[in-house]
Amino acid sequence: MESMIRQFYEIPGKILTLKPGEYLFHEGDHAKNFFFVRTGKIFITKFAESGRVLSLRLATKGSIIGELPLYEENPVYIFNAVAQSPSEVYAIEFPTLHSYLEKKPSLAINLLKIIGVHMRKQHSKFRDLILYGKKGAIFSTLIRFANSYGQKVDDGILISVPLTNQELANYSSTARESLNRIFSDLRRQNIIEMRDGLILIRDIDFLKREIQCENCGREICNIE
Amino acid sequence: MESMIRQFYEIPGKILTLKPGEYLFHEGDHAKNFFFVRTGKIFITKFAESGRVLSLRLATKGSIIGELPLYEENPVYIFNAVAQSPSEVYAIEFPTLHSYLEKKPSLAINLLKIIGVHMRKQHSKFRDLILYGKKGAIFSTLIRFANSYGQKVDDGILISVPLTNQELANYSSTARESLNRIFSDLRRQNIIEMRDGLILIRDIDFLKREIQCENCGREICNIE
DNA sequence: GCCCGTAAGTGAGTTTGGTCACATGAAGGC
DNA sequence: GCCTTCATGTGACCAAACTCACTTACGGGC
Repeated sequence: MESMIRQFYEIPGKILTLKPGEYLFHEGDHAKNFFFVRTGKIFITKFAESGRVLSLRLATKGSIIGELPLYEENPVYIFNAVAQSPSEVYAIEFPTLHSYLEKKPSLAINLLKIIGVHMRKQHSKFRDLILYGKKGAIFSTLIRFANSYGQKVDDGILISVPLTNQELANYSSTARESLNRIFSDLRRQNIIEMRDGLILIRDIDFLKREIQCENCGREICNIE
Repeated sequence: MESMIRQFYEIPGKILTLKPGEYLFHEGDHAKNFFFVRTGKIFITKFAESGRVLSLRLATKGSIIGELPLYEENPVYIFNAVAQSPSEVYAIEFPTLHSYLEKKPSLAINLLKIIGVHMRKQHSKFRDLILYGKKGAIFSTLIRFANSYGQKVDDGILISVPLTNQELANYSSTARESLNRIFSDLRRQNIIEMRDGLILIRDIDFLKREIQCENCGREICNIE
């Protein structure tokens, strides 16, 4: 994956820096650029009319962002991208990328590979959210965060990103209160525990069992 | 779109014919081929442990199938593909496709375009199913079928594919009975009507209004 | 230390949607 | 025609999840 991405940094582009809370783009904006995250973390979200927020990804080093409108006739972003922490992204303009893709077949093939992985991730998330109810959605979100941002400690896996219950609920398309109640249960059963404002997963296998985890691997089952 | 696909028929492959109900592949099968539908219609589905079925697409002429495992190290299909009507597909083996993609940059770019459209479709379906409840899921399914297989008649749009309530429920991740009740309502309100076993949509704008349709266009908002 | 704002926790009531059970209806085979 | 089969339609009940309202806990700023 690393080597595939390195190739893209040879394409001329700009480095943008973002402060926490700053938007890279909003849904509906005219889309000009394709981005690679260099450092930091970026939330990808979508708003519903009702005011609800659906969170889709937490992109980090090596993630691509804004690839969807690449070959659209009237390119528009369909998500929001907002920095969670101080971040740097590499922005390549679509026309520039187009011309490089035409010149270098290996670049186009790498992009195909990256987008393919990306699609499989979306499908697995889709499956978890649609097929196994709210518990499926919440447990799957926890497992994905553990795969992406989990640090092994002696009594479990510590998710190194500070997340509010509301944010986690947005990833699971659940009400905050529902998530909160499920968390209370998990704490009572000693499956999870809060430590310094972070989530410590003490028994990830319990979560996996409950949602018939297909064990699709860290490359797919993540939140990036 | 048409011209993009024509290029792929120059790649050596095999034509396969399928009878209604015959499987092109099952989820979990080792994946060898990438397919284009030449004629007929093919259901793309996924099974949940509980016995529930989630239907994702009804592919038709010009649709690609089985593109997800293209560059996987251990390629496996993650869906089922089963013929709804007598069908012909063009099968290209992954290694063959790989070598042609490497040789012809324009081919890789066309594939990128096709897959990009494909991803946007998935996202819009995701949105409809997650964000607007069961009514959102069902109305969106109707609109998509109308866009893909609808024929304008003087008093509405006739969906030319015979579909049982159970099949429609599978597309909407709903219980058959729930779909049935919502259909009864729609019939009472004169929004839809059954005609010769097919669905006639008399007021598609009602459906669009109810789910805050983004009017993303026929190219995206379809079921193919 | 004390506010104040934000997040977390929780109970009560309501809505939504799923399950079960069964009746009705339509189509094909013999 | 009549039987069988499969789809549709509908009521009753139950479970899941959302909403509303409120309390409690935590952390930073002054």
